[in-house]
Amino acid sequence: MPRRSIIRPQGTTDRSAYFLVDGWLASSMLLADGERQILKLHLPGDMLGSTSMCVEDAIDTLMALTPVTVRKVPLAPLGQLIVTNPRIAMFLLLSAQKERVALMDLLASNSRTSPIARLAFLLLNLHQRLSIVGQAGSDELEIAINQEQLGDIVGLTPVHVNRVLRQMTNDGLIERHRRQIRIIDFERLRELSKIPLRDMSIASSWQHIVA
Amino acid sequence: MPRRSIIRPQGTTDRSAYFLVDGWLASSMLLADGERQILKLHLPGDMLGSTSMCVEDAIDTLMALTPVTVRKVPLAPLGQLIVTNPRIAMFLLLSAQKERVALMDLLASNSRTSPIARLAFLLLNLHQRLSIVGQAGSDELEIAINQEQLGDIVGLTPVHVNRVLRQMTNDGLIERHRRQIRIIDFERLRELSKIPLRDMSIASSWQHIVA
DNA sequence: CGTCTCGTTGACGAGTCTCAACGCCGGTGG
DNA sequence: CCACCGGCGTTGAGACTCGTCAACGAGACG
Repeated sequence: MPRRSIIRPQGTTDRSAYFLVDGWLASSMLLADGERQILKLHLPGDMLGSTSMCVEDAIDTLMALTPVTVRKVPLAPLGQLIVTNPRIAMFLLLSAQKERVALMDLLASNSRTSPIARLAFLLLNLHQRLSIVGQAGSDELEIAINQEQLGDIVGLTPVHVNRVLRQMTNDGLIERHRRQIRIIDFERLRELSKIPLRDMSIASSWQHIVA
Repeated sequence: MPRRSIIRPQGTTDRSAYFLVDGWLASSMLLADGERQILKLHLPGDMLGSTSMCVEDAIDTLMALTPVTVRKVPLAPLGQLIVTNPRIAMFLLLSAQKERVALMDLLASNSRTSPIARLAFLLLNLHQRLSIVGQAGSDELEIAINQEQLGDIVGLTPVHVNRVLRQMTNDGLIERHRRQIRIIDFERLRELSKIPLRDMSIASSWQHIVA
């Protein structure tokens, strides 16, 4: 599906889950006053939209940020799988818990830290996740979204995102060339970010179940 | 356990879950610079701490806001239950998804709305949840926490929480008497809050499985 | 070459934080 | 029974951050 296409708008009764094969995709929420909050940036390999299985209408809007390929996982068969296959049930439960942790980190970052700390956290976090799927160099990453969308993640206006990014380049933390970002000073970025990077691989206690 | 006692600090290897029988309890995160974010206010009947099952060390701190009674659910037996009992697996998965939705709402509220909108959302949300457990009147609720802790939820300083609450009383939205709050104008509060209240009962599609 | 998206910059003002002080109230110890 | 004390709510003054508004430039694309 092309860039900017809506895979599923919020409020519909389609509560299927989706598997993101390739491309970037945002899960976002449109507020009553027209503000938008991006809840999660999804990268290839992510499972999407499963939150809405607990309510009657879909909670979040799924929008393609780049051209994407997704695979739909309808609700009913998913339910069957969970009930009949304990491994899959455990895997889904662990995935949901990981997403909760990611949301908790973003909530804390956006609610209690300065703009520069929020962007530092976002950059480090994205670099870590992109590395895992082999889409980032050791110190480089390509951000597939514009500064307005960055603002929709960290809770800032696009103008201010721009100012903070500029400050980060001026301070020698990063280099930018269009949407290509090179991280110069990991050390100082980690100090700026008030949230630790976490190891989200499957905890060893559960290896024997889902393996 | 008495007020202010730490049921479980973040960073420890105790990743048990807990069941809150009575009292109020906060799940919070301490940031690198000493700031605190309350991730969730837990009321009687809530399941706590299960997020940390997906990592090696506990992510959040569980602290009693009032005297509480909790029941510990050790990790290993919980894992056994999930694998052997599909109903429980599905129930836990749905619970985790509900918590994700709650986090998404709070994230959007804190990141993209004004202080008064955040507090309006918090009050309506708390009133809804307290009503469910029979601890709120039709238009009254008792907040068991102080204004500093309110600030730790909505991402404001205690001073500013106070000013906004004062404004809400002056505007005839609420009445306050110590920590007792009477909601005068639900209609306007709902307009102020940019996040809808959600029906979090078990979606009908799953009734036949977990019932 | 024209248009559109997006990044960039400046000026200005509202909103929020910080710092500080004070008062109320309930609990505690003399 | 009373004086003190600590926690908490309240208020004011001032600084500074961040949002708003506006304009311009660079690059992509048809």
